[in-house]
Amino acid sequence: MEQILHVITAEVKKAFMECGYDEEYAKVTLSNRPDLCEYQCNGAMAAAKRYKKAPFVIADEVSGKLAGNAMFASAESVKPGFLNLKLDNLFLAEYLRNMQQDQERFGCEKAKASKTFMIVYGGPNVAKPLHVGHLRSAVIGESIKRLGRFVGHTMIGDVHLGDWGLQMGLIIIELKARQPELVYFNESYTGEYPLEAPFTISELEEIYPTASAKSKEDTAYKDEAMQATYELQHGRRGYQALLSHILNVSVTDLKKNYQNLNVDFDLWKGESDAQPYIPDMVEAFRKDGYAYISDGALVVDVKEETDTKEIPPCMILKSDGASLYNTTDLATIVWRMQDYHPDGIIYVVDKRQELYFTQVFRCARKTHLVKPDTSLKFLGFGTMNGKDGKPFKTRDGGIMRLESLVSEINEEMYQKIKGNHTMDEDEARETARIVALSAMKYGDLSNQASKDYIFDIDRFTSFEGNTGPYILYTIVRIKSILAKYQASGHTVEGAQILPARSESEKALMLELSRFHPAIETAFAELAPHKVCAYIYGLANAFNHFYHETKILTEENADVRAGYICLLNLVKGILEKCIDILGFSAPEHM
RNA sequence: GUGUGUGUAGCUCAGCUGGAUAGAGCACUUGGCUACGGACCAAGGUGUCGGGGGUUCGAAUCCUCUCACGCACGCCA
Repeated sequence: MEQILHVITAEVKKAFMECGYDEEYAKVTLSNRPDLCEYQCNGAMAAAKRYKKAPFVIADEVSGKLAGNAMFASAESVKPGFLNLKLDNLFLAEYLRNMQQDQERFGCEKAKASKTFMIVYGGPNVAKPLHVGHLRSAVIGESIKRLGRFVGHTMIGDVHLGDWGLQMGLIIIELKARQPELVYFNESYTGEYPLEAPFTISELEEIYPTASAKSKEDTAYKDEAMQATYELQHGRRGYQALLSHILNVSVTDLKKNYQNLNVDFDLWKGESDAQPYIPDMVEAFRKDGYAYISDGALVVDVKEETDTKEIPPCMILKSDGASLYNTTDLATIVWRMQDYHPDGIIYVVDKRQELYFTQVFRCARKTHLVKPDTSLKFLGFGTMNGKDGKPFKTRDGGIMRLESLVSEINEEMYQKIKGNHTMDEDEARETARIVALSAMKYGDLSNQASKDYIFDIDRFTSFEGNTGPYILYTIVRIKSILAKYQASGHTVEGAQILPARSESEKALMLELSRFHPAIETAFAELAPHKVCAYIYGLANAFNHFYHETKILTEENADVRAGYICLLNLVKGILEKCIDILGFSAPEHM
C-alpha cells in the first residue's frame, strides 16, 4: 500500500497546483513541533521568492483549498508561512486497518526493482576463537541482511573466513613439532589420510597463539612456517589434508558460536576458495596492460584526477611473487560475479580498512571484474570501546573472547531475572539468554554503525531507557494483555481499529503509520539504528497510551475490541522490527 | 606531513539531509501502586551544538579558516 506520507503529499500537491503554484513546493514532512501539528509543509516560504508574494499569503491560499478535505482534521497556515496539518481520525484508523490486513508485511510494499546483494560480514579466522572485535561485523551485517530481505531484495550472506596465509603454516609446523609421526608430514605417503582430525578445537586454539609467539622470537621457526605456507599453497598433499581438518573443526565451532548470536550465513566461503582464480586473473591484468612492475611488485594504478590525496596503487603480487590480501579479495570478487551475478556487494568491515577497500574497488572497476552498474559498498564500523573510552579489553588488558562476553551478559541478566517470577531455573536461564542477546545487539545497533561506541553492560542490560530489554518488556506486556483478553472469552471477530479517542491513542497510531518509511530509509542508508530509533518511539508511544487507558476494563465491547486490534498491530510491528534487528522476545520476563 | 573521521546537557547518544523554542535516556528532585505486568508512568532544569567568519528570510545541518582528539597512509590481514 502507498505510504501515508505519499498519500498526504499527493493531496497537498493538488492544493498547491489548484492555487497556481508548482507542485514541487508541496513537500510534506513529519512535524518537528508535535505540539502544533502532525505533519507540516514549508513550501510556501520557498515559493515566496519565485512568486513574489508573502509566504503567509501562499500558505493561506493552500490551507483554504484543503479546508473540508476528509483527510485532514485541520490544515492551518501559521506566522511566517508554515502549513500545519493534522490528520482526520477516521482516515488514520482506516489506514491502520489496511496495514493490519497484512500480518506479514503490514502493507509495506516490496522494492520495485528487487536486487541481489552479497553481504560480507563476520570475517572470523579459522583456528582462532572469536573475540569482541568480531561482534560488530556479525551484529550489523546480520541486521542489514534481514533488513534487505524485508525490503524485498535477495541477500546472500558470506562469512568470508580468514583461512589462508602464514597462520596456516604456523599451525602446521607447530603440529609437526608436537607430533612428527603423523602421516601428514611424511612426503612419501601416498595413501588416504585419516578422516578424524588429529586435534580438537581447544587444542587448535592453543596451538596457534603458541606458534605465533614462537615465530616472533625465533626467525628459523618463522622461516619454517613460511616454507610450510608456501608448500601448502602449492599443493603439498599432507598439508592440504591438514588444512581441511583445521577448516572442519573450526567451522563447526564457529557455527555454534554464531548460532548463539542468532547470526547465520548462507555461504561459508573463505580466502582459500579464491586461490584457484588468482593465476588467470593476474595473467589477464598483465595481458590487458593494467598491471605493471613497480619497485619489484606487480601493481595496478588506481588514482583518479579528482583525488585530494595520492592514492597508492593496488598491489597485486609482492616482489617475491606471492599473493596477498588484495589479490585474494579481488579473486573473491571474480567467483562472486561468476557464480552469483550480484547487483552489489556490501562489505561490513572495520572502518580502518576504508582506504584499502577503495583501492580494491577501483582496481575491480578498472579491470572490469565487475559490471559498471555493480555497486561495491564499504560499510565501515567503528571500534567498540570500554567505559574508559579505550578499546574494549579484559580486566588484565587482554583481548576478550566473544564467548566470555556473552556469558558475562547472560549471567548479569540471569541475576536480574531470577526470583522475580514464578519461573523455574531452566526457563529463567533461557529467558536471560534471550533478553541478554537483545541487550547486546540493541546496545550496538542503536548507535550509528560508523562511529565508535562505548560498550556499557550496566546500561545495555537496564530495563529502562533506550535499551533492548525495554523494548522486549513492552512486547511481553502486550502479550500478557492479549492473553488475558483471550482467556476472558472475548474475541476480536468482526472488530477493527477505531478512530482515536484520546491524544495518546492518536500519537500511538501516528507512530504505527510511520513503519514503512522508517524501514525504507533504514535500508537505503544501511542504518539499523534508525530501526532502533523507530521502535523506541513506538514503545514509548504505546506505554504512554497504556498508562492512560483502561483496556481490558473498558466497558464498551466495541471500543475494547478496537483497542485489542490496535495492540495486535503494535505487537506485530515491534516483533517484526526486532526480528530485523536479529533478536526475539520471550513469553515472560 | 597528507588525507580522513569525530567534537551536541554531568554521562551515553539522537537530530528526519536548511525550518518554528536543539531532543531522548541515565543520573538528580518530586508525585503516582484497588499490579489490564510499577522492570512502569507523569512533572521539574540543565546547553557558548569545540571556536571564529561567511552563505540567506532562517544554520547543529551548507562553505571557509581554526583548535582538540582518533584513525589510515605499497610488499600484514
